[in-house]
Amino acid sequence: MSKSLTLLSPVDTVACCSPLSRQPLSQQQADQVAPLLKALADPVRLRLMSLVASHVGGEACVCDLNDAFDLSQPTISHHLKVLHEAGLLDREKRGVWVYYRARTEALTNLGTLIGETSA
Amino acid sequence: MSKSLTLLSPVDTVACCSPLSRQPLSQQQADQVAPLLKALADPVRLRLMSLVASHVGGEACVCDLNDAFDLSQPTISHHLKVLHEAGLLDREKRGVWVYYRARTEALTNLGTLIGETSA
DNA sequence: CGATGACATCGATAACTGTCAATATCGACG
DNA sequence: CGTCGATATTGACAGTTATCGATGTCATCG
Repeated sequence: MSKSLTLLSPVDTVACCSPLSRQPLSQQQADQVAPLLKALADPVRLRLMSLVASHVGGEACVCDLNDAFDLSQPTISHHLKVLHEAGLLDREKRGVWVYYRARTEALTNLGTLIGETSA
Repeated sequence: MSKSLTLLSPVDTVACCSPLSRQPLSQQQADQVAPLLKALADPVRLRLMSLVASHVGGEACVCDLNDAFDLSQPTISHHLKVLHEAGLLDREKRGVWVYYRARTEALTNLGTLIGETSA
């Protein structure tokens, strides 16, 4: 049984917070949102996220992602795992290859939480 | 009312990136954006940012911020410094008190970069 | 001037993070 | 079955970070 992370991931709880500038975030809310930002707060992971999210079909193969960086394969695998465990990337194994898919609604929610100022 | 930090801060360069999901972020872009996210990627700093941004007048006194946390004064001062150096908070000393003001346009740009999916 | 109070800086420490080489896992294929 | 190629995991190491107590700075007030 592949552990597909059906547990509560941080990403599930972000949608319920009003924007930063609207009212003070509670400690609980902050504790939920911070891991998501932490997962994104790395140049390599930002590029990985962007590569996957902007890729045709909304998904990308690890084999392609590895080539985009001057880093070792385990390092890329580690960063993908971080993004996956934060709930920002979905993981699917097809044959020998593994495909990651961006959870765009997670990005949308995060963007709204951070950037929205009026509603 | 001297403007501290008129130097280039990371926040100045975020507006020029198209959203994550639009096209792959370049390494340079990622290197510019990541520090901003890193500054926000901490529960205490998220709450600080939210407290200041949502405060009446758009600014808040350190004396008020300290009381909102169960942390030492140097620790809060440290987190405020991180947010300030990232370009997310402006700092102004008035008499004995120091006021921090949120750079809402920075938050808006960040939010757009992360969350925008269509344009 | 000396005291007080608000905030910043310093120095230390424990915990966390990014990276790699080595190794494991696991499908596909002959 | 045995090999190969694609990813993941492990273990180790260097660099970073969150936190605190102690101390410094600086404006205000008596």
